[in-house]
Amino acid sequence: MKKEKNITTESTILNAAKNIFQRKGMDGARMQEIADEAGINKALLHYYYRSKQLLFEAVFKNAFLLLAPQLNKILNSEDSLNIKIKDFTKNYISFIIKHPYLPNFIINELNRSPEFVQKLISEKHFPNIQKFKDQITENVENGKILPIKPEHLFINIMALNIFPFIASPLLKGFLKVNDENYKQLMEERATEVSNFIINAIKS
Amino acid sequence: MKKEKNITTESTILNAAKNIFQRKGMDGARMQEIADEAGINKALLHYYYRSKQLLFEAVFKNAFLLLAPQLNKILNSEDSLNIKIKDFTKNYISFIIKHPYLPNFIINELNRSPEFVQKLISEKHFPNIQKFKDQITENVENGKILPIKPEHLFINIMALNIFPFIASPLLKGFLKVNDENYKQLMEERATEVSNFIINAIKS
DNA sequence: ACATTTGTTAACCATTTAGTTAAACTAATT
DNA sequence: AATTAGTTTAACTAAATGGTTAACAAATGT
Repeated sequence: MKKEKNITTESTILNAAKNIFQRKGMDGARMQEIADEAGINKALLHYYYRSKQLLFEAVFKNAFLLLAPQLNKILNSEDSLNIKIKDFTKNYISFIIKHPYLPNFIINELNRSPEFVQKLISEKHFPNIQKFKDQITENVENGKILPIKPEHLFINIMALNIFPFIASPLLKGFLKVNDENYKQLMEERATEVSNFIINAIKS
Repeated sequence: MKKEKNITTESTILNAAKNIFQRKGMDGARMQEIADEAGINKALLHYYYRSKQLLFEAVFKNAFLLLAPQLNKILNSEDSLNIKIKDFTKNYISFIIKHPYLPNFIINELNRSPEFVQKLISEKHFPNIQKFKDQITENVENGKILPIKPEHLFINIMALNIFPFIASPLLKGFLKVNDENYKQLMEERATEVSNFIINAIKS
């Protein structure tokens, strides 16, 4: 048995599927296109992953599990709130620049089938934000930051970091900037966003 | 000719198409499903709109032109920056609560075909943010707000307002809240977000 | 009244698509 | 060399899908 070749083909397929699914979504992707991208026969996709749905789920979980530890690591660290916000912003933006299709893919497919979130929550790597929430509450009680519900601050951090990547075609249109200039704006945001947030909650 | 009936059928179709396209996207939508939703024969869709692509574009432009004036009205008003931020946040969030699928639909389809933005820009109702940018520059120069590039402030305002609606399934999962509680959070944000922004730029 | 234009439908068509099958191939095992 | 388990392919199938056609119905102009 060629165990090694087995793994290579399987991961070649997964990688090709990732490229196609993340660019075109579940509905827009074609099994034939994924096979072409992987340089193999369409029947092999089914041999390894049975159906489009299962292949899609493999890609989706893979993508999500790439993103989740990024969140977890920072949210559950022992650092101060300010450091966390700075670290998160810096790491997240440089992470997404490497995986530009990822946030839109995840958000979009979760909108298509919101019940899928339930499956994800039960995975052991699903981000837990309890510690982060406690930390915010504590900072508010000590008067270190202005009163704000932890939920809102969390949403704001996510929004400021993720949205510009999801909405890039729209924002490029509004701002009348080209790809090059937009990319530069995104790089500026690695520090810009954390300053903005820290200012907003500074008491 | 039954001009009235004509218009009714045409708009019935457009409305049905809106419902289906905004929930399922271009690729996920089926012409038969749209016909069923409109309560008419599938051939009628083609009679009025020729092809799926043209029907989709009609829906898309319609959706966009519903949203654009909201932006324009506020961005080009004579109010102070603070008032603008407050107005925009309040109006926008209540607008989106009425049209929950709209932002995700627009952003998603623009990601699917980013070149479509060019077509939109040439439409006369496309939002122009020049005046808003000038206003920010002026406020920075007068020392009324902290130094910030107009582009970043604009992106931040959009992000904080729009993102929570686009990413709601994901955020509900992270925050472990149900639909009811999430809706309440969104209502709080009508004031929460503008306070946050104003604090962030206050000098 | 009746001819013409406009609106609507059922049946149909060509193509695309996910999935299947059976046979060929490969490489390790006996 | 024969067997066997696993891998890969070409050809096929059934269902779905966007779009068309031809016939029928309703409104309108003359």
